[in-house]
Amino acid sequence: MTIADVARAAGVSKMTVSNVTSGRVGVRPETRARVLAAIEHSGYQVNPLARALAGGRSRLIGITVPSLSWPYVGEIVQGASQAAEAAGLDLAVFTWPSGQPLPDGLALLRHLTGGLLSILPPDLEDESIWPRSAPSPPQVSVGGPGRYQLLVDNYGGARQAAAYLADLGHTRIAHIVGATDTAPHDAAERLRGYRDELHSRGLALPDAYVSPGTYHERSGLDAAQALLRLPDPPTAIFAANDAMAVGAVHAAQDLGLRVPHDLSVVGFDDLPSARAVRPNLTTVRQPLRDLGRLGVLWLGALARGEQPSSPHILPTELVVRESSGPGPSRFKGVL
Amino acid sequence: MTIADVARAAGVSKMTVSNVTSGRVGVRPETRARVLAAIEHSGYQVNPLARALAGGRSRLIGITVPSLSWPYVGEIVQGASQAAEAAGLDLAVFTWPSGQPLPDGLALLRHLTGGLLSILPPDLEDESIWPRSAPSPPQVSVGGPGRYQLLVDNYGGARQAAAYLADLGHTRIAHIVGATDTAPHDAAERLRGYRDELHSRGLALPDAYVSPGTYHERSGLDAAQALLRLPDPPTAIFAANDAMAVGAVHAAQDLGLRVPHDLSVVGFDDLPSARAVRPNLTTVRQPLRDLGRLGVLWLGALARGEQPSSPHILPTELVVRESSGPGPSRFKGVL
DNA sequence: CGGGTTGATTTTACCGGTATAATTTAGCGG
DNA sequence: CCGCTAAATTATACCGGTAAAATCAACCCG
Repeated sequence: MTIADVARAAGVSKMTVSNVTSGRVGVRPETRARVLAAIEHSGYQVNPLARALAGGRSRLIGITVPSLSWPYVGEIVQGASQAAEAAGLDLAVFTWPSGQPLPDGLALLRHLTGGLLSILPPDLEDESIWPRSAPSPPQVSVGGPGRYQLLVDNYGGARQAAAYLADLGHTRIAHIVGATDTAPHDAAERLRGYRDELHSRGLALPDAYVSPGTYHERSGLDAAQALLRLPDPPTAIFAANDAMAVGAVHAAQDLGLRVPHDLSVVGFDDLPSARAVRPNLTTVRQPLRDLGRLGVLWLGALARGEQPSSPHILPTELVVRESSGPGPSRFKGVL
Repeated sequence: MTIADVARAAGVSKMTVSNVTSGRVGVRPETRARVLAAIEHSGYQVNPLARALAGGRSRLIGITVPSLSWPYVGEIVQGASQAAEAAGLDLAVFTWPSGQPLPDGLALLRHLTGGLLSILPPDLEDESIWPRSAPSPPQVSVGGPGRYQLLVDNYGGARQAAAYLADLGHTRIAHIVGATDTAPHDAAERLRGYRDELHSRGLALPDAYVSPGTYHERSGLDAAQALLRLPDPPTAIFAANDAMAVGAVHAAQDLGLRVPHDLSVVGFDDLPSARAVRPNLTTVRQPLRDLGRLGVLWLGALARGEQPSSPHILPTELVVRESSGPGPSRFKGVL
């Protein structure tokens, strides 16, 4: 079933059929009806491959993600998905594990000229990964390097968290750092924000209060356990993501501490699970769905020849729930 | 940069370049080297679109999923992803919300003849959704209808769970049913397994013990709350998935009950989060990654002309952790 | 009633590859 | 050194569409 078959059946030229299927104007209603009937009757469907090859464009956009079992990523994709649907675009998701070479599937995307949205890309600039002089569809990078980048205010968010805990009266605030391999930028910025905020308030910051993690729940548990066994343990822990914050809560509970009474815990992300956990997690909300949504919008703008101002940094928002409370010093003052 | 440019630069015909890039034999090493040099020098990359259009095949396979923020789905995709990589295939993920019409992106896939793996497809057979007489790439369905289906033994898994709880001495075992819209088959089968097992043991099964849910944590919480407030509350709850089981645990804790001492809870899925929750969840493990892996393997087999025996039903496995314990009747017997 | 428009439709060429058949080249025995 | 065969290479056609230019028809007006 090709366009030629339909044309023959309808008694018109291929081009007229093409004009009908592409919704172009300048086809007599009567002719259009005949073509439509022939299409209906034959069950014909345009071949998007041929269309993209000949037409030089396509309604398919690609999105690359480091992993799909990371809920964080799912949220972004969900946002992108909705925006794509609203814009009448199709979204194909490709996993591109960080550090890996470019999968061949991406070669397809590069020729499918709808555009490419990369979540935490290994490195969009690195020529050893992404061959140079390749035809480049519009590309937008989320949380990584690139010509057009969409970022979250990790630094500001971390300061918000630290400031919030300090305002509650906590003076011994520890931090569990995120993974420095998969998303080096984010982890480093959150650490910097935390450091700067404590510093600006003249709070002590022993080296032992900065504990490395991997973004996984287990690493948060281990790190918190070590922190809480310190001779001078923290009364609040700011974890670089929600999963590690949950781990920290569990570590505290294992040691017989109550959250938030004995230990305040603040996370980062505000994934849906932050609300499905006991106690509900106080956390720094990242606008993940907006990230995906904006990415698709930018792709659309780029296709129209517009140039979004890059980088664009989205603000975070502190969401106070049940895992955080007044610090011990504040209590003492009240009593 | 097209194949013609490379051919000109290397002083050979397009066809020779094609033979080199496709790894076909019958090219003199010396010629091959010259072509390779020209490719290297120009940064040429084959256009997979043109190749698929002309050659009638492709190494790209598609996978459709109802949603990407469902962790359940992420696991399957992860499995498929690994298998695809191992097989040298590229995997593109398309979201196809249940009940929705077929996204255009799938039209692309249908012409990119690598094959299609559908997770919980709305209905692969329904012609109003998936137009008939379309060129059909090999299609495998996971957990849904279709010519080649890969299923999990939901019925058996539910019986395992119910049997386990009964063996522990529980006699009042309730069930929180899964969503009947998104994955009607799974929810119904789990309910049936639960029913049959209790029945075969002559255990009472009041209507009130079967409570509807939506697979979300919140619905599990609500359902469990209602169950526990019954005049004759259950001592064990089998939830149709892990999220609702977590909700049930929370409901119990809210009412001052201890899990597993006062209430045993068993889930279904064994997602990574089942281990990151307190108490660790006893649950029926679904081989989700295997499902994805097998799906890709089947696609490969179909491409080679082999015919996997369908449907194939994968067994489940009961994973006992901390959320379940002996029933009260057993205790009484011992005392 | 002929020339100028406008609108609908078709013709021709091409997108960037591959299949197949035809052609050239190389190798070999006699 | 010739004829024959196998290997390497190339010419041609085609995959299924679209772009742009060309054609055709109908209409308007002086």
